[in-house]
Parts: sequence; structure tokens; C-alpha cells
Amino acid sequence: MQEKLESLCERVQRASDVGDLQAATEQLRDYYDVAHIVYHWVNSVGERFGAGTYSQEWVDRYVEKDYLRMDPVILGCLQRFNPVDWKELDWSSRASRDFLREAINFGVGNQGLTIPIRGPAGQFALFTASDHCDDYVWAVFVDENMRDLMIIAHEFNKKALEFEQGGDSAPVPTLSPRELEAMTYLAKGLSRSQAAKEMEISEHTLRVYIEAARHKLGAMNTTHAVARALSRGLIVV
Amino acid sequence: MQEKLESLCERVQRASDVGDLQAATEQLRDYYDVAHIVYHWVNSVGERFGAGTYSQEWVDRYVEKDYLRMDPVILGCLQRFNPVDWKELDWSSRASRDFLREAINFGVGNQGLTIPIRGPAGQFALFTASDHCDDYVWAVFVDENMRDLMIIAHEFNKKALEFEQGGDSAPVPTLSPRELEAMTYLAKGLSRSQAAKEMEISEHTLRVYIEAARHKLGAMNTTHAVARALSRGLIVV
DNA sequence: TTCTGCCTCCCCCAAAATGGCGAGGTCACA
DNA sequence: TGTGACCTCGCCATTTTGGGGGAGGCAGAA
Repeated sequence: MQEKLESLCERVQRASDVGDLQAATEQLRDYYDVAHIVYHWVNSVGERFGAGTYSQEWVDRYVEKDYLRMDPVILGCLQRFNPVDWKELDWSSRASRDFLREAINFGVGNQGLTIPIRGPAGQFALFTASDHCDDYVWAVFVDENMRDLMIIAHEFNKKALEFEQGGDSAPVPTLSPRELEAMTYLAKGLSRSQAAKEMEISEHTLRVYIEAARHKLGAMNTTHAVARALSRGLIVV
Repeated sequence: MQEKLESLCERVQRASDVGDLQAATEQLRDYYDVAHIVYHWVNSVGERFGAGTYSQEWVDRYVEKDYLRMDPVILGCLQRFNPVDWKELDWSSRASRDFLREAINFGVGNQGLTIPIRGPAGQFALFTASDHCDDYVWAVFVDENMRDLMIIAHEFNKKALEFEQGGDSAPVPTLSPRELEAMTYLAKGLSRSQAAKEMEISEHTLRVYIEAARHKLGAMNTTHAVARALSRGLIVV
């Protein structure tokens, strides 16, 4: 069992493009004997990629109808940390039930487990296994395989992040200690004069730091600089 | 081995307060026969809790000196997804080297593996195993136990989130769609007038959104509001 | 040694953001 | 039939920021 997990992970690690990830989902589906395995990077802008075994018709329909914005699986996972069994979600609204009915018609399955994955800079992705079966069989599957699926989900996301970095590589700039301090105070809401007082330097000096940080971060203004410093993990607020 | 992982996880799951988590770290340290096991919730304000086997002296010193802001482990993990071996980090700056020397003097260990964990609303935590040993022994340890440690780290964070929800549930404010849009443009560096143009509304209306968002987020100014929106995962840049 | 990066301080002034006062409309929910 | 949340717009005065100029000292690296 452990060896099998290892080989499944290696399969993902060897992937060199999205097509390989796609193939890996198919292999996983067959190995676990479920209806579907899907990895899906959920971006604010709605782009980035996904790989999975859903039918093209369902994916197209999903995109076309912008289901991303009302899919209870996504909305639920955005607020949770632990893997989510679809049964735990809120299907009460009418829109949810219509969505569920349609999903089942498209062969998605009546049971599902979705693992939320979070990366740096607010990155967010989902890894889902779904199947057609009764509650008991599904509960056994989840109980036996959740841990392994979490590890595999992690591997998928690691690959996805690698692919992204390969594309637009972002060289993370280095801020000097005082620059970091200045950015931190600003991120905490202090004004220039307050931050200067806190750092026990003149406001002019503080300005020099802020401008230096702005330049290094390629930011257009202070707010932008703080946002970049935060999302690149240079500072913690 | 699998059964042991199960029992270690259950130990964490049964925890009903931070003291139990503390005890769990000690048990893990003894089980894996390493110098330290630490779970540490890194929060915006710098509070929240941690549980681990570091000496009280080191923890006090760490807090007193505000090492949080320059600890290469934290800064490195903030930008990574995968578990990080301390050797992979950037120890080049003078401050880093001083920090490392001091950490070793306090018995932290010369080897370490830190797993970054991210939860909803920008939550961020670290799970660390550290030891005194040579590179080879450490590499073997990491290779054999990383997967299990990832699962255990997940369990710790799950518990931590449960405790938080029970305690002072951080009321994550809900921003309206337009408010989110406004904050996103600001975080991208657009000025008010540019953002207003982008959203095809008057600059004044945009101001209303920004002020509403500021209030909801309890922020003192726009930069603060953007920083909070980002670190709570409300917006993604 | 020279050079580069970092830290510190000062001036002036234009541009932008903020804080306060208004106003009116839709839409859903109770 | 309110009530509240959301979206939209205007003006005024004050504060904060940003973009230019400068300056010197002190480290570590080439």
C-alpha cells in the first residue's frame, strides 16, 4: 500500500506538462476505481489550469454558466481546511440543488470528497475524487484513502506551482531590514509620521526606505508595495 | 508503521486544549527521537498560539527580539508550498547567521524540516522537526518521515483552527463585490482615479467602497485595508 | 582602495488621499 | 411596507503622499 502511494506520487512528480497531469488523474481514477479524479487551480481571475477526468461537456457547461461562483463545493472549501465530503456541504439553496442535479446528469457522481489546497500568495486549488455509490461504500473509501489522497493532492499542487514558476519567473527582491520594518508598520496601518516615530527616525528617512522598497518591488505606490511585500511573503502583518 | 501514524494522529485529534497539543509534541519528539517538534501559528498580529518542545528561554528570547520578522525559516516558508529543509534556506545575511548561531546555542538543533500550513482566511502556521545530527542521518530521517509529518502537521492545524473557532472567532468581514473589486485594483497599484476609470464609476463612488471596506476591515487607512484584505484571503493579487 | 549598499538627515511643492457634509436609486427579505 | 445592504453621484477643506533636489557617515565587497 505504502509502495503504491509512492509510485503514484512519483507518477505525478515526473509530469513535465499539464497533459502528464491529466494522464495521472486517469491513472488514479482507474487505480482507486472511482468515477472521477480532478485537480483544479481556482484563481481569482478564473484562469490557470486544471486536470481531470470530467467529460468535456461538463467542463464546458461549467465554464459557460460560470458555475465557479456558486458551486457549493468551491464556496465550502474556500472556508475550510480539512477535506470536505460533499454531503457535509450546504445544498439548501435552490441554485445548489439545480446545480447538483445537473452535475449528476453529466456523470460527475453522487458522492465526492474534495481537498482544499493552499499555496503561497493566496494560491488556492482543489483536488476531488467522486463516484457513484451509496453512503456506506463511500464512507469506507474515504476512511481508507483520505490520507493518501491528501498527499497526492499535495503533489499535484506542487507540480502546478512548478509549472507556473517556470512560466513567469518572479525574482523576489531583497529588502533591507529597515525597509522591511517600514513596510511592516505601513501594513499595520500606521501613517508615515507614525511609523517614523515608531522607528525613531525622521519622516524623511522613512520616506527614503519606502521609496527604495517601492522601486525594488516595482510598485507604483505605497499600497502596491505593501501588497507585493505581503503576497511575496517578505513581511508578516 | 501505518498503525503508528494513525495512533499519533488520534492523539492530536483527542486534544481538548493547547496543553494537550503541547504534550503531543513531546510524545512525537520521543517517538521520532529528534531534538524538537514545534507547531507554531504565525499570525498577523504575532500572537495566537504555538505548542512545542523548545526551551522557555528560547521562546522568550525569540519573542523579545521579535525574531519572527527575520527568521529565515519563516520568511522562506512564507514563499514556499513544500516542506523546507533548513539547509535550503537563505542564510547569507549577517542577521540570519547571528540568528542561527544563537538558535543552536539554545539547543534548537542544526538540522530542521519545517512544513508550511495554510488555512482559510490567510491563516498560516508552521510545523517543525529539528535535531542535532549530520546531513546524511537527517536526509534519511526526512526521506522516511516527511509524508507522515505532513499528515500530522495537518492534524495539528486542524485542531488549532478548532480551538480558534471556539475562542474568539475572528469575524471575517464580508465585502461586497464592488468593494472587493476596488480593493483588488488598489492592491494592484492603481490610484483611486485609475481604479475608478477601470470600474467605470466616478471616483467618489469608488471612495465610498474604499471607506466601507476600511470600516468593515477595521483598518486605519487604505494601505491597512488592502493589507488586511490580502492576509485574510479576501482578495488575491 | 574604490565602490556599492545601507542608514541618516534637510528643503520645497504639487498631487493625491482622506474626512466630513450631502443626495438618490434598486433589490431582497421580513 | 418598511428596513437594510448595495450601488451611484457631488463639493469642500485638510492631511498625507509623491517627486524632485541635496548631504554625510559607515559597513562590507571587489
